Amino acid sequence: MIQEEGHVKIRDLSEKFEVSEMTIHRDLKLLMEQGLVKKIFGGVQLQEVSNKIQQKQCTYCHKPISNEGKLTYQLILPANRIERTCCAHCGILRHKQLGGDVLQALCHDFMTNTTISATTAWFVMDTSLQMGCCEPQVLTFGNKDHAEKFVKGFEGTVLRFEEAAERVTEAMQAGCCSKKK
Amino acid sequence: MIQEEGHVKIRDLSEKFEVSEMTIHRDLKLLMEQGLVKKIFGGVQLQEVSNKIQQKQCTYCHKPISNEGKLTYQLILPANRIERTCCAHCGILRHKQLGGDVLQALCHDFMTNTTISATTAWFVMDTSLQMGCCEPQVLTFGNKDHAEKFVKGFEGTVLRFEEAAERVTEAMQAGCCSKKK
DNA sequence: ATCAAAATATAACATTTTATAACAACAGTA
DNA sequence: TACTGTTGTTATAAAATGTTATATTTTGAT
Repeated sequence: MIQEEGHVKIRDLSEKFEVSEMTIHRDLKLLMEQGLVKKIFGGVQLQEVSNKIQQKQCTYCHKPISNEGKLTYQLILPANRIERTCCAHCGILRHKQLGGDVLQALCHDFMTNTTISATTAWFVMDTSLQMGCCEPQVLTFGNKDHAEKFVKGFEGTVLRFEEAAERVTEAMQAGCCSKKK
Repeated sequence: MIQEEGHVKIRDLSEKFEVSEMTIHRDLKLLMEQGLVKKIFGGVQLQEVSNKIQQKQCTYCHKPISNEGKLTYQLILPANRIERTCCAHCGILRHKQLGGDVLQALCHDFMTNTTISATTAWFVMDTSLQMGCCEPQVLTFGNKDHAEKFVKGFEGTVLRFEEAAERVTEAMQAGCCSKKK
């Protein structure tokens, strides 16, 4: 309904689903927290991207994101939503969390700062160069050649998206009290 | 109404939306604060576009946009909104995302820096000349001839808007777990 | 140019609509 | 039975809208 009309009243939803308005409010709150819709006084509407807002915090670890943002990772989602993480580490984790909802993922070539697609990028882990963002650190490269030359000097392993994702997930689940399933 | 007429009376808006004039005044105040309209005694009119606004970040990938801006792509939207991306790569993606909302799209001829319409431009991809903005790189040309001569020297493929859009979208979705249908 | 009358705008307050919080009722489950 | 989670109900808070009184601007006559 929201997608079709762009804007719907709480009362209409309440009548449509034959539940109380309170229930609609509660359910919409969840959608809102996911960033799918926006509640305005008197109804709900589709969340739209503002073209100038800048998300200042990492969606995943909530660390402030630097302006420069060479390490950042961005997820383009349905309904014009965009999420931004501090680095590929958090980006990959969030990407996996969202799964099929991700329409596109952007990151930057570590050497040239060129914007590239994350799913086709090359990832370097376990390198000696520490950028000090998140652990385990993941660097992104637009082409394999650059990544390999980088590794020649700074050590590390060159991986594809899926491999890097697996490694990061694994590393994050190791240890003690990590993780409910 | 304001966009169509250029100037509208408070009373007309009040009757149109069946609310009191006071409410119209209050709502217009908000639009005025956003700089979209200008209230004059006896009505509202469209606010002249500020001629020097400048968006400093790419709407799509959020990379800073250089002043030079030869690669930039601009989308003219309803209500005098303008979006700006770092290069044709992000421009095309954003353009597709907004769909019918785009009134006009501007880019620049790669050789002469002339401003041209994106929908009638010629696009060159897969060329050997790397500008280092986004991948896959897309260069824009005002006429087919230039584009073809360019390709003769620097390799690549000459495409129309729709073809380029398709290619970019495809390239960005490639890879792993991309995409639900 | 000056002034009064008309039109329009603003401010303060009253009313209505909508949202939130706290609690009670209910169903399902171990 | 005790626990959990969902839904509905009520009271209260917040926001939006309408009403009235007052101020400001425009108009037009002198």
